[in-house]
Amino acid sequence: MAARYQQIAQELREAIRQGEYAIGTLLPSEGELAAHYAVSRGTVRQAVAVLEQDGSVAARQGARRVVLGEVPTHSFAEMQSFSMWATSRGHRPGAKVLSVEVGVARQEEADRLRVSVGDDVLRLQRIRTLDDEPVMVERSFFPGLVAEHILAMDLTMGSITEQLTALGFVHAHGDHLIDAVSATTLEARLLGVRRGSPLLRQRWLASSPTGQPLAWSEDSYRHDAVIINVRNSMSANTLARLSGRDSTNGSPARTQGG
Amino acid sequence: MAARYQQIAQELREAIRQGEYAIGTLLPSEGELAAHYAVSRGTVRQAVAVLEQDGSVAARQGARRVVLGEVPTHSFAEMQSFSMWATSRGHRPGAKVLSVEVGVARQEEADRLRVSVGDDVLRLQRIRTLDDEPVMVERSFFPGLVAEHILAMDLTMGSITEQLTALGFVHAHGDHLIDAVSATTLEARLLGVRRGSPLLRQRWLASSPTGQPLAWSEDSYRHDAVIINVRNSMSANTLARLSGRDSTNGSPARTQGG
DNA sequence: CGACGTAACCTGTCTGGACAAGTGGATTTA
DNA sequence: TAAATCCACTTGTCCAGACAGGTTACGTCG
Repeated sequence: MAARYQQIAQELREAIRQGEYAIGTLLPSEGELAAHYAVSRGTVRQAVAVLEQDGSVAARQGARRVVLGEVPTHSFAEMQSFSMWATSRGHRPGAKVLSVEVGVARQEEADRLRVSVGDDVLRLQRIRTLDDEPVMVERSFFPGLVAEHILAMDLTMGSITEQLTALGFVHAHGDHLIDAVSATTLEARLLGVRRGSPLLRQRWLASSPTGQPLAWSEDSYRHDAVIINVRNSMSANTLARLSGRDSTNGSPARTQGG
Repeated sequence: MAARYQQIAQELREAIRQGEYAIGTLLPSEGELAAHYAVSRGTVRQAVAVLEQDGSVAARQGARRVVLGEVPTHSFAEMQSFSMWATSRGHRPGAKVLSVEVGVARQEEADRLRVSVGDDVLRLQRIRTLDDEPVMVERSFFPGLVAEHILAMDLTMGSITEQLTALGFVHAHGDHLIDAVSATTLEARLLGVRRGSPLLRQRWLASSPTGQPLAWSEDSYRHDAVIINVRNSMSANTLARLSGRDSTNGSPARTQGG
């Protein structure tokens, strides 16, 4: 069973979604909510902190919280997994494998996956489809730790992320680099767009709860296929703008070396 | 003076940055930190919660926190303001005004800025430069609330965001839509790239602490100028992938209407 | 040597209380 | 009328304690 504060957060979310607390209006005070749910003020604060982090309500010292609006509930898992996202949106995800190979880690791969140069690395290239239409070219890299498990999977369907989770390799953290690139001749052909057409590229590193890198992927989307949404605030900002010139190789923000 | 937990969070950040707590190693327990800083365990938890939210440390119940790495300290203000970002990165920001006009809000503008159709809206188009080199085309829209203040500013330098903040219009929340688009003939000429060249487009809505929209902007960057970085985790996810087809007009995620 | 179970340790959750600090409305004052 | 003051209310911060639940290391048993 979820914690009490999570239940309360969920109930408040529902209330906002159903217009019980209209946008722009004030939430009840912590004291009132505490009395209503029969919990202490601390528990109420934990609950509303969740909504604040989501960007669903705004808080100012001294004043009651303001309802900002309903926010798309997009779980972490849905963001990390193309398949889960597509399914939850009512689309039918698919994949076509272009190549799979196990090789020794080159410097760049070793840096990103935090393994040693020469260690085993699994490289996978796929086309991802939405309702049988190609929308993304995926180049993924996995450390030896999970390589054998992935080789045993059916890579044409289902989510690698989901299957890894079932095996105990939980994706807990993500670090994303987002930019725009031109479609190469190959990418253009695979996606059915013109060469040089803009692609939204999302390069991301997924890590386990202990920070162990589990996957590095370079996903290039047809520009008309996806839009990425990020919310931030003064009290919760995980969004940064990196200079393309300073780091043309686009090394992840997180420090990797020892 | 900042709160005690913020001081402690800052000290821990520094310690991680200086390698005192190496990446992959364990942070001291809450009890040890509480004793070291002579505060209660609750205060320590507030401090480390800041680092967890930043993605700098990972937490699991029962186990000590793991140091994930140093994270780029990019304040919310730096993300919202091109000028502040450029300056903090050691570049010289600039702007060239293409057009300024006050008009009546059209449906789309009214929706985004949450004003009524027909209300005053300020429209501003600028080229933004980095060390005198054009990197971004900016189309901004402001509600009447702040229009007169902006008209009184020197728009060729300095940050509108910063000047609005000085006037009491604090940017507290941001909602960003990120995608890739082709440079139009005009954009290509302004940015010195070929027509059809990929641009990284960031459309964002800035709101006050009470949720009042203060600005809507469509920023199109040369694809080699910037990379956007986002971190998320199971416990803190503000990142979502929207389908380009379902919402071709790219309406913001946050519910806007009443 | 490996599997299992236990115990110490650690984080997650919740309580109740206290005071600081900011907000907003009502009242008073110039 | 307009500005300053006051006051009730609300959120922010911090404390001390308690228990639940998960992890880790160690020692025992097969």
